[in-house]
Amino acid sequence: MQPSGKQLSTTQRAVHLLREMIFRGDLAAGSDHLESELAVRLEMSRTPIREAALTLESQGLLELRPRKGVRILPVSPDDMEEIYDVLTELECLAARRAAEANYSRHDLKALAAAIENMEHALESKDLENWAKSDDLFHRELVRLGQNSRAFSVFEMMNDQVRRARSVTLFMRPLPVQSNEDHRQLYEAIANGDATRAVEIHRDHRQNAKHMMLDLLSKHRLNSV
Amino acid sequence: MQPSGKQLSTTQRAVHLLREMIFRGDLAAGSDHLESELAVRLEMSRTPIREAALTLESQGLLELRPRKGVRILPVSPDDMEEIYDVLTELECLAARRAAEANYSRHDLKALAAAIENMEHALESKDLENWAKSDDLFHRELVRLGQNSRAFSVFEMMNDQVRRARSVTLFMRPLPVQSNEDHRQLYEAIANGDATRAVEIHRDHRQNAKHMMLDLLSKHRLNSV
DNA sequence: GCATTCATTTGCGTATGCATTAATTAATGC
DNA sequence: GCATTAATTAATGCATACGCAAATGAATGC
Repeated sequence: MQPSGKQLSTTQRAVHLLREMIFRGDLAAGSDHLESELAVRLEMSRTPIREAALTLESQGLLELRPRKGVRILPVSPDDMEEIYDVLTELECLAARRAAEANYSRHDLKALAAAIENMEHALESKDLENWAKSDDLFHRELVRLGQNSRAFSVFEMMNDQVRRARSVTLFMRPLPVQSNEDHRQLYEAIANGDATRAVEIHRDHRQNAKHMMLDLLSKHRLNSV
Repeated sequence: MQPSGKQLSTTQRAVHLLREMIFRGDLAAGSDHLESELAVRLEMSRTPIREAALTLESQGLLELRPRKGVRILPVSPDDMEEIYDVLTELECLAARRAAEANYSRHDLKALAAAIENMEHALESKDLENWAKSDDLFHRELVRLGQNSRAFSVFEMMNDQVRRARSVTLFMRPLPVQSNEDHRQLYEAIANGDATRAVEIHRDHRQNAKHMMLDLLSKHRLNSV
């Protein structure tokens, strides 16, 4: 993700590895794992495992429970609603600030590129790639908002819904409206229309939330 | 803060102690401290210090820099602006949700009590107590928003401005408008008027931000 | 006198060890 | 046969140990 010519510490590797194991469902939501067991699995001592677990705990991905090991936190529909609500606010803040920032089209080219990719992916019905570009679009939007704290909270929350989104990706209708929304948001930002940018994006996000909650409820997924 | 009949672990104590030392300026903003030095000071081994530092790092209060020790993060005016912007969004979300929640006056009594305390404190020009009640009001507001994630991010950000607020408390004019705003917000919430609640509170928060930034700039405080 | 290289120190990252205490199982009494 | 309590196990929380790499200072060459 980052260029990183630097070589990571064992603890940092543990953080990365654990994250991946969580996202790919290798460590299932709701499952418990002893520190020592994870240490064996990742071929390192308990110390970096513990430090990594502490970090991931403060990011809301897992929980350290004395004598029970680390518990991978399941995300319930209620959790999902909380997360989407926070994401909505932070992204709307970013949209407003981005619109106010008088960015040139050149500054916005990463945003535009993400939109293009989404459109291509949609044409070829390549949902995986669509999702990846969608993610990139949102991340780029928040980056343009120029608020590093909002950005890092955004990333935390985004991580927590990643699993849910990948599970529901193939249950939902083709995201044509989504692409349309993004294009409109892009225009609003490019035109410096902050009010409209927020308006569009808030709707967009709330729709995404309801879509997700409907899917979860329809498919009886009460935790992912 | 919490009732806590439970007895804390050494690591938890370290977190508490370090927080307090930071807030009371005992560990100055921008200063560096070796892990071993802090271990001696708090009369524990490096391990709990390290774990606590990791936790506080992920909460944005300090930074672990290899060979340089832990650095207490100074908060610049730009940081302050970021933080206030995030707080504004999260509190406004809470205000909206609280207004939509159809709370009874009884449910809102903690909020009302905080307002009363602020008014009494203001009459007797007891700024310390006013600040404490103000803090309580905001915390209670966010709690009423019923979003645990928003709440915990709120607390993190709130921690980071605490020092700045205590420094500027005696530089600012008497917060009469502030009290008025709070009362209006209370009424909007009690009446279930979400739109108005957000409107009032957004203004309130943006005013607070500008007040703070003006004070910092006027007094040449470019980090606290 | 300045720079460059080598030696020394020192703080951190990680591993390991140990005591505490929760959980589990065995044992005893009724 | 059930419940209550004692004994055992085992995982954590914390302390300690150690090697490495960065920073500091000494020494040598120019």
